[in-house]
Amino acid sequence: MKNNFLLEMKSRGYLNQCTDLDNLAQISEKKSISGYIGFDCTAKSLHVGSLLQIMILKLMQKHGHRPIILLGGGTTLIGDPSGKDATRKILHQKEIQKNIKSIKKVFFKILDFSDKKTKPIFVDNAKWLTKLNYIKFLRDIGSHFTINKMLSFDSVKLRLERQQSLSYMEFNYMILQAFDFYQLFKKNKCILQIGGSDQWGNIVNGVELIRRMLKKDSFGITSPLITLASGAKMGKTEKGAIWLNQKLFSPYDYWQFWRNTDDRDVKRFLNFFTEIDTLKIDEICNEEQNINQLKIILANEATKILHGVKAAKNAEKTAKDTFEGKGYSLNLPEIPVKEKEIDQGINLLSFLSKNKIMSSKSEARRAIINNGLKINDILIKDEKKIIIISDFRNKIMKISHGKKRHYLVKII
RNA sequence: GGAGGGGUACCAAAGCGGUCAAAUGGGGCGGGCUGUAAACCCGUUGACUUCGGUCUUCGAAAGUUCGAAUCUUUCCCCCUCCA
Repeated sequence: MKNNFLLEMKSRGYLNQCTDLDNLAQISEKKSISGYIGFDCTAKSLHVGSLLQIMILKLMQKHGHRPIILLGGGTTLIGDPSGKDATRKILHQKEIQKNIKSIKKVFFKILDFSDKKTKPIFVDNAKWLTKLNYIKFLRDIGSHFTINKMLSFDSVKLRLERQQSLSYMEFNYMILQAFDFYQLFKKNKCILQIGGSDQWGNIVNGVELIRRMLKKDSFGITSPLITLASGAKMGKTEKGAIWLNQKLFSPYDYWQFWRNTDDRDVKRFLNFFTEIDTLKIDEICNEEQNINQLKIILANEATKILHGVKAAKNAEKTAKDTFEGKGYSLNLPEIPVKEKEIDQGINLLSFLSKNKIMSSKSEARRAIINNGLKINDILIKDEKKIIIISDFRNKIMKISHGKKRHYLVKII
């Protein structure tokens, strides 16, 4: 196989399985192809768990192919049972549409929209799925699926084996996803679907549906499921999630996330989440003995892709100032206060909870009891502390929660 | 539709009349060690508090009781087996 796109997929570790690698290599070598990935729209933002998929889209562009981003307004209404223990909450269409709008922003940042040939296309399967006629769909599409086979797919099998309920609604998910691929194949000449390894079954169904309905070849690729060295899944849930949208997760926090990568994951992540040439990665990993230096490179490069060079540089500087120097970095999150308020004295506990530094006064109290709160690098022991004007130097006061979270309170 | 089992905090899971804001584990947060890593150790993990307590919480509602996560009734949801 000599195909730049697929070779790089492989060397970066993006490639897990492919339905027909040789044929796909031949076709994608000769011409520009379109490939799609579907994203779940249950939240306002995607998180790092989806980042690998986005990197694959980016890689497609690099090699002259066109990514199609399916934001599944239709399928999100149903909920993919793959890899899920329980039915997820059902969202309303309005909410999903709002999520889609928010999620799109990330793609505009990461992917390249300037080249006509590889400009990404957004599609929303709500457009066709919500209009389906049930009987017609059953006859045209449903007849191509056997229950026998559907029951054998992991997404279904695991749920049944674990004796967890699987609704008929969710059971239909794979058919809908197959239909999506079929639609995109017909309307957008999309011959490739990419997904996480848990999507294999769904993807194969699509490929088969296309073959049966149109007698045409299409392809599927899965990427490996990334687990951290610690064994945890990447991305996590709710509170610990590393969101890609800036509003939910700041560039500095994002940079920090990469900076704090487990030693054992660094090299893999350089390949996964940066655009540094793979050979170059081998080289720098061999040369650089200080793993922390590699983590900084990782943080810089990964942040650059999402938030841009400037934000990455700023984050690096902020980190340097806060962790290595004693000085106050100007890039820390700022909290404005009025001079008048300080003259009256501000209760520290209320201040902390009001400004979301802590989620409640109790939590703030606990942090103080546990020696976790500092003002201007001096440990606070008194939970009843009142903030006064002498706590400020040049109208600035630094509040630190633990070693890693710092805020600048500024008099305005 | 019938029979049985169950719904407890972020998650898993104990408790089955008072000593329960609820064991234990995971996760989170903080501290120690260190390298802003891992592993390990310690603390903490409902809210408010004048630090005495007060208020809300064990699927929902009503009730029994001096007192309920624990008992009763109704309702909702989930699971297993049978039809």
